[in-house]
Amino acid sequence: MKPRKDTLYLDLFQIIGLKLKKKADESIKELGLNAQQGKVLDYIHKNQDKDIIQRDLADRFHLQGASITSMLQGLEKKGYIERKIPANNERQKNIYVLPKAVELIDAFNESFQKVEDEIVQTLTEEEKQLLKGLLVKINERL
Amino acid sequence: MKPRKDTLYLDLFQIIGLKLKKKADESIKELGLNAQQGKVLDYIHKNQDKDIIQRDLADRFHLQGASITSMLQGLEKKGYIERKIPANNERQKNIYVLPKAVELIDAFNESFQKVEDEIVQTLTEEEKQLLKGLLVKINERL
DNA sequence: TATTGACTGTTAGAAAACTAACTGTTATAC
DNA sequence: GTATAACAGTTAGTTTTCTAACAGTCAATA
Repeated sequence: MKPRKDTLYLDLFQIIGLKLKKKADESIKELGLNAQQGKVLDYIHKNQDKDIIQRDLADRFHLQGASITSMLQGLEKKGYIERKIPANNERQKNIYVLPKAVELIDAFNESFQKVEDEIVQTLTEEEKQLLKGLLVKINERL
Repeated sequence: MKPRKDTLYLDLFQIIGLKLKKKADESIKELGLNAQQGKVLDYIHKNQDKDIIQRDLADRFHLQGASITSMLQGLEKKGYIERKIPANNERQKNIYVLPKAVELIDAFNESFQKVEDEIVQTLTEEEKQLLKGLLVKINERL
């Protein structure tokens, strides 16, 4: 019997990630956006005072610049954000959430929190801390 | 200070999943397919004797039926698989890998194994076992 | 200071997933 | 035994991501 080449961790991470994405999308679907858009709006809102530019979003969410452009164009068209070229650097665009988005952010977060709870619902406090440590360590090295 | 609503586990799973997907895609790109296609070919190959149908693939990989149709049409056109309607049920299609795919499967698996190793490279044997247990438990409940 | 290179964002076109509506087959229920 | 429901797969059209090529701006240097 030759050494079995399996990819248990890779498969588990892929499947769990996919299930979570679907749950998160489902949970805020009625608000007319998907989970990624919700996360981005929340992030912009939380960092409103830090002059966020598109590059920052691409880094934080591990998306290509072009994907951010397209997503923000959509959010701008729907009236959730505005983009302004700052005076000191005409290459960049600062992003600001508009009131229409602020209204929704609490609802987003509540929905995301429910999904978060589902992940760890069956774990003890000790297991949660262990998992957190392991995930952070893995994420740092990838 | 109001209770902080964060989604640490959700965010970590999303980001790790995304990073792994990119690494896996990158690692088999030169073979002309993406990681999902590689995983599917491997799965069909491993279950060659079990009369796999498209429905099984949709369940295993958490994809919609339509997505499987489209992926398999592509793999069939490229000569990696063939699909045959079984005598006992004309609704279904059994999937078989062709020699052209079998040649590649070992190379796929080696690449995936490298990504797998990256995930757990910094963990002790004890931590690996712990992580495995936690991931399996979480996956079962989602 | 003029050129070159790096940075930020956009466009165009492709890939991979989705949903909804559909065809045809098999199973169930009256 | 026929009508209905459930199932397997396909098609059409949309969304979200990607890559590659590009425009404009800023920084470095020679």
